[in-house]
Amino acid sequence: MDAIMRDVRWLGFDWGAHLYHASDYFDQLYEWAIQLIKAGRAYVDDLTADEMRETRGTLTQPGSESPCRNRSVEENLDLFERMRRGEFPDGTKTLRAKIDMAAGNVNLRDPVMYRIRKTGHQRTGDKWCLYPMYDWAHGQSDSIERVTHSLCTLEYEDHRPLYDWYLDALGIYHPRQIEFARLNLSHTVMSKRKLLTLVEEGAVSGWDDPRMPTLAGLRRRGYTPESVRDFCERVGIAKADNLVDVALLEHCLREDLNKRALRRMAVLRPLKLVVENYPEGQVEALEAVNNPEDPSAGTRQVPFSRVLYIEQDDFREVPPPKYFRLSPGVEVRLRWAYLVKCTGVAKDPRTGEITEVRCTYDPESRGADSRGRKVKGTIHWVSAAHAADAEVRLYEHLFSVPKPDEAEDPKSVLNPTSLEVLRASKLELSLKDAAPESRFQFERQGYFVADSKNSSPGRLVFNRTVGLRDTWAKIEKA
RNA sequence: UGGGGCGUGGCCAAGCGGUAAGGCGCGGGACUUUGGAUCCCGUAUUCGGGGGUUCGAAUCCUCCCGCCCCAACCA
Repeated sequence: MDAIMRDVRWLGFDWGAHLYHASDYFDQLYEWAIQLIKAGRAYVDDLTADEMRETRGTLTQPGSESPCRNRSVEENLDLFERMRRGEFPDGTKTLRAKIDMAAGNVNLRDPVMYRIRKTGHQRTGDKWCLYPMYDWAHGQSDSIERVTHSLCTLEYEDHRPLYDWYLDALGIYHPRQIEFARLNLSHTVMSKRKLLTLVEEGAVSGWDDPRMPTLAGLRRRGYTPESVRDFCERVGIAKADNLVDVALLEHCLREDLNKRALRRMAVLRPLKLVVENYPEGQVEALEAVNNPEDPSAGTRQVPFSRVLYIEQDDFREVPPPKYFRLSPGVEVRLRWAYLVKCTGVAKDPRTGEITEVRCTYDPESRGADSRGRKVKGTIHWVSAAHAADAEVRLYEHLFSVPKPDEAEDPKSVLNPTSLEVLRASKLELSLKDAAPESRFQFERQGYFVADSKNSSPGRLVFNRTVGLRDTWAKIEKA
């Protein structure tokens, strides 16, 4: 209950003084039950659960009436009172509405209103050993609360006739129940049962794992409540079964974060870059814009020096067609800094692995493109001597297919790369004291959030909320 | 003839008798010190299918097809 309230608040809603519990109405419900008994519209039944199932009939055959169905009002009143006093064991008696055992709608075949449960209740303690069924509590609670429209999902359409029947039989204020389709998201599962399985089998770390479609999961992943609300508004609400593409959720997220997230430079998979003609030991502070979408976000200083880290993906010894990043002989812009031209690489003599890239810079090219020289690419970097170390968790969709619900075995379509952990990332120094849950855009890569549970200024852990749109990835694939 | 509901482009979704909104996605272009953002342009002769009514139908009638939900002393 606390978790629900916390999540609802996070989403941006507040019920004010209107926090209601059906248990607040137990006394009223009990009195109404007596009213129905007196009206000959409810009776105490001795049938066991099994017997009740057997006499309910099937979807195509009517059920049969219980032998207890025609007890006198006096006997029913007496029995019901004794049920309340705890004279009978669990499961031995129920109170049923007398409706129609031959109804096409199974919910109307004398539904159970009360069953005996000698257990305590989180709010009413041990006051009751009789508890109302959902259908018997729902409409009446709405009525007490003077709800005008009671919204719920499609499964309850079959329950509406019962909802209406109780209200009419009691002759009380009659709210209107309206059903809508639930929202289904692609590349994940939404049912509580299936999510529980993921948690229990260890496919995820818990209900708040950043890959879970729960509010707690979305929050930990770095989603903003505003983007979730915007998403819901755009999806709309209707009665047709649906499967909304998770790409729409991600679009809403990017749109929101693009306006608000401060930009930072972070090298996820570091590759050393040595600027050969930059003076050894020299350090200069370069000005960088915090958010080009929001001038009021201001600027910051980032340290530049001779040895830097760049992204492994931003260098290719043999560049493929349309590759705009660094490669031997090619010049690129170091974001917020200088134009730099690759002069060669150093390799591990044994493995042949590239250990560092070398280049020269043009001292006149600082900041703006002063010489009018056009360069194809701009890459991000971090000064090696001024970097903050961090663990970065790269998340993707939990399932690799749009409809895991349709898979024979959901486990077989789990995305094996839904989480990749990078333990040696290098971040711009200004990220050193990032507070848990603070969000940033790591330029050219995506939006990231400092993990709420595992990150601290001393040991940074960032979760990738969502990547930036990646046109290059599409070109490279083609 | 158990009962209830739904079918509009790849995914959502307006429209409810006057001649198919919008968003996402996708394709193309402009611009760009994020291959980001932004900005243009394109993307259903047709509304599950057949008949019918009408000057005119996605919208009305009718038959058919398909999909979803219901037989807890769960919610």
